[in-house]
Amino acid sequence: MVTIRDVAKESGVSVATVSRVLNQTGYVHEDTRKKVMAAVDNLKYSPNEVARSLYKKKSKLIGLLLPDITNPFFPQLARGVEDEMQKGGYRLLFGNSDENAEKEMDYLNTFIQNNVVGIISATNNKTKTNYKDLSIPVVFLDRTSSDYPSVYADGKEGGRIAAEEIVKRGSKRITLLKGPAHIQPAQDRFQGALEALSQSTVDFHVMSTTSFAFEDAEKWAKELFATYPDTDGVLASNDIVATAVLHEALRLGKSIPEDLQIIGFDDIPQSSLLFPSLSTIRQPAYEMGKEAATLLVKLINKENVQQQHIQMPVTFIDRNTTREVDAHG
Amino acid sequence: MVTIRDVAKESGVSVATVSRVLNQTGYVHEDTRKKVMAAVDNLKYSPNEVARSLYKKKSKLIGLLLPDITNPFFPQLARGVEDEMQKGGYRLLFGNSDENAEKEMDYLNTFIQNNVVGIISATNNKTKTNYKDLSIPVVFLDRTSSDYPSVYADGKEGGRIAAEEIVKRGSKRITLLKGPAHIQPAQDRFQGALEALSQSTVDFHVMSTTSFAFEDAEKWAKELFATYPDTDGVLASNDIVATAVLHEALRLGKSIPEDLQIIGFDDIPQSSLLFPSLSTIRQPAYEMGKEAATLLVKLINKENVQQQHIQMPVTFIDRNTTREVDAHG
DNA sequence: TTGAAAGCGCTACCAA
DNA sequence: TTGGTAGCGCTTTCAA
Repeated sequence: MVTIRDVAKESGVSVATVSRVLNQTGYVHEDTRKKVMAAVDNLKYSPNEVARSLYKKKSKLIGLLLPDITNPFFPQLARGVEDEMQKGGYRLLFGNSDENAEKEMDYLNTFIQNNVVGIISATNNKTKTNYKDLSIPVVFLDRTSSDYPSVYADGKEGGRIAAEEIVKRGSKRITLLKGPAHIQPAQDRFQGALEALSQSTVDFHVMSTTSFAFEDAEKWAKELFATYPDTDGVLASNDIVATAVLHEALRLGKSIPEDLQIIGFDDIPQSSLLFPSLSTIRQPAYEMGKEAATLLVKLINKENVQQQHIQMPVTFIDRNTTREVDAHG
Repeated sequence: MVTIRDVAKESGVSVATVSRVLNQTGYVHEDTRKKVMAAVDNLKYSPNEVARSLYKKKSKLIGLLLPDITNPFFPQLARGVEDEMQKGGYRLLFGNSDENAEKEMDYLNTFIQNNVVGIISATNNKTKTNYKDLSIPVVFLDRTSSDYPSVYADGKEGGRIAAEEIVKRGSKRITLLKGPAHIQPAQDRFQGALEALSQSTVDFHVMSTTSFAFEDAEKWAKELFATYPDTDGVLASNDIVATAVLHEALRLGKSIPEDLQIIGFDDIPQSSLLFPSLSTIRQPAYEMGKEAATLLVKLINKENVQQQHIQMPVTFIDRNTTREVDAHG
């Protein structure tokens, strides 16, 4: 390992001087600057971030906490965060919490122990207490919060749009799937859809689901059609559930979208590759990740941020699990 | 921030003693141990990993380098790595390289600068030179290497199985999709399938593709059916490409699997949710991640590892894009 | 414009 | 069984 002392020796100056040229701080003569840089190149020196971090009490590390990267919505978020953070030279300390409070606390702890300068969290634990006495900025992602800066999509509006679109397109007996109670964005969608549906003249019923996992999704789907065989429109709590519903409907021989319309939520990448391709409410996941990163960096730099709560727009993606708008609608 | 000095003061002993109880090293009287632990609880002290890392020249950090977490195969790998690493108290410094040599080097550098004790890399860059003069263990994942420890699935065997299965099930004019040239696992699959097909009596043609991206996949699919409209069996280079092929085939009104059989590769989670669900060659991604992590931890601990190259088994998942085995086969 | 030296929080050696 | 202290690699006063 080559240290700053080696560079100092090689270039015949003190470590203090080397440090000055590396950090571009304080005066240093152009000639000695060149000597030092030459030595740096020579020895292929690169500074030990750990030592830096120890002295300055701040690193170039960001903690990123996700519920589960295995859920297809999150890789996009993560990528947005990473790509933006990369620009500022920040690196990611990464963990999945599985929405488990203990794991969450564990990760938070090690983030702190490793001197991260900021945290982005996309978990949905009720107990925000973990974040209470953190001395570094935290941005919540895919989650609203009045107490903390946050970046999230307009779930309520998304739910409303989904409901309106499916009604406009002629579904009369709609099933509204209510996502897990502890996932706040899922509840927002639900509320939005519920309001819109209530104001419409169609029949609808609500079915609760308790997870977003692949394995469970197919189970809900079967249950749905067993319980409500004549439903002609499903508002799913996300694209995974929508996919499972679509799959099951096709298995039962239903024509999509003629017999049954389906609208998902999220617009995960594979939704467009389904057949028929899935109509859905798009959340701009990648951009949300970027926004969260941008916001966090500003907070880290103690810049004045006017907008601590960034709501991202949501759009209806009209693919092939929905019909044309009903002219008589 | 509460430091070891605070704990020492609070418990009326020296920092050396506190360190000893924290690390369970050297003698310490039970009574003083209790006093110290009480102080630790009291002050909610947790050791500064950065200081530790600086002194010991080793951290509890692992570098994980992936091509692109947005590709649905990788979240599984990442999760396997994380879950296994968690057990040993290791945390992940995480980055996506996009198979870009510069990004890869960048990440490798910062991994080193942050004192990671080991690296898991799933990138497919030819230039392994980056890894040459690393003084810490590296495990390659989803990639073979004679020079370095590695964990990978038996791609060649997978390709062979896929070819044999599609032939056994009666396809006569098979299209073999050849994945990107620089992705070695893709080439292994291709070679395996090519061999098996060559030894069979069916017609087949090869079509090259140059990426695994969602956006490109649909393009290949269209091109495939434009060029070979009468193909009755497709061996795709992975499940994403297979999904696009399936999508396009259905769009063209083909019956699956009657008119056309399709076999993918990877068995990404959403493959079972397609309709018809996708027959594919399964790589045990999660387990591969775990294996890689286990191997790396052994290497870090300088345990004697007999097996530095771990080849994972691959299995045919018989779903609904393939027919029954042809009795006249 | 430069260098000496203190000190970031911790571990481990040596002495008591 | 305990404590003093050097030192990990770096940055930043302070003095020269």
